[in-house]
Amino acid sequence: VFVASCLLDIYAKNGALLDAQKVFSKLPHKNLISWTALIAGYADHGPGQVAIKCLEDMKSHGVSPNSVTYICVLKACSNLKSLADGRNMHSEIVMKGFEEEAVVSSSVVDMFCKCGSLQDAYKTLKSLKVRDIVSWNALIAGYTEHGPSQEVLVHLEQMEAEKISLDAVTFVYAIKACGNSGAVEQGQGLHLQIAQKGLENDTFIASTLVDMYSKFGLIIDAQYVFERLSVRDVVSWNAIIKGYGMNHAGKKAVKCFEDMIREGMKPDTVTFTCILSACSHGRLVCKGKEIFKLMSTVHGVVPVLDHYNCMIDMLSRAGCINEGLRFIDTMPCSPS
RNA sequence: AGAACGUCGUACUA
Repeated sequence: VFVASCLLDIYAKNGALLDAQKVFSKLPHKNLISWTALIAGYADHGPGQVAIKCLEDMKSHGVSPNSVTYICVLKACSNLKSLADGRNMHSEIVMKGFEEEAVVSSSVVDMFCKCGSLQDAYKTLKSLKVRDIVSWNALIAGYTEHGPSQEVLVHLEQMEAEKISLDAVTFVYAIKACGNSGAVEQGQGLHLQIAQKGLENDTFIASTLVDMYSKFGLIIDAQYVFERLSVRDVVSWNAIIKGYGMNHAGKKAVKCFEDMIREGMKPDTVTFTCILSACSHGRLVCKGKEIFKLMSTVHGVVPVLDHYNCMIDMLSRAGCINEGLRFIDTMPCSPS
């Protein structure tokens, strides 16, 4: 039975839902753990409706869901963006008293944000007896993605008023919101706080700062953050390459790309959209064509629609209409 | 007893 449970979990985690379902149906005694593992599989890999259906089946088989089960079903509601299902789950959770648990309440807040209802998310958060940092971060994430960016800064103040110290996740969202809304002064203020807390070297924060400064047009500051970063991953490189491209520094973008390769960093599909777009905006047609060729041959990255669009854009900007048309003929997918 | 669980960064996500 343990072996079957583990197997079920492995299948569910990998999205092999048919296999998971098969193992599950052969279990002689389906308990809380096996039901939840199955639901987790459907929540992560879809279809989410099945996860919700499983919860009903589970209850009708006389097995009571616990907080973990509800967290998984909430994730399914998020993926479905189904506010109606989410609200139903929330009422059930409140009725059963699971909302007292921070892991559950933060998941509820996150679910409401992902279903597009910042109001429900905020109302839930405010009604909680204990608001932990994760619940706040989930709300701020929601406002960063869907809401007015000024609200993000208002919520930061509320957090500080509640004496919750901002963590790396909070800062990532806050500076992202500043970048999206052009809030230069607030962004600089947050950067100062980040430096004071010694979080400047956090890879996630640094990449977001690079992106924020690039969006402000302050490429010098973006470069400063990038250069001081001791451990750079592919996202930090992509962010600075994109930054140069956005700020009319195509040649620097190319140089940066070449540095990246020289340092042994493996470029990914995003790297190539950034660098090809930089070549396009900087009229670096030869370089762009060269990089496009190396992309699949040397770096093993399969070009997708975005890359082709960059190339067509680049060729047509340079006036090479015929070459652009010929290029379209070589595309495996249809152009947009 | 053990096995299931929450908020993050760079494209696209219209």
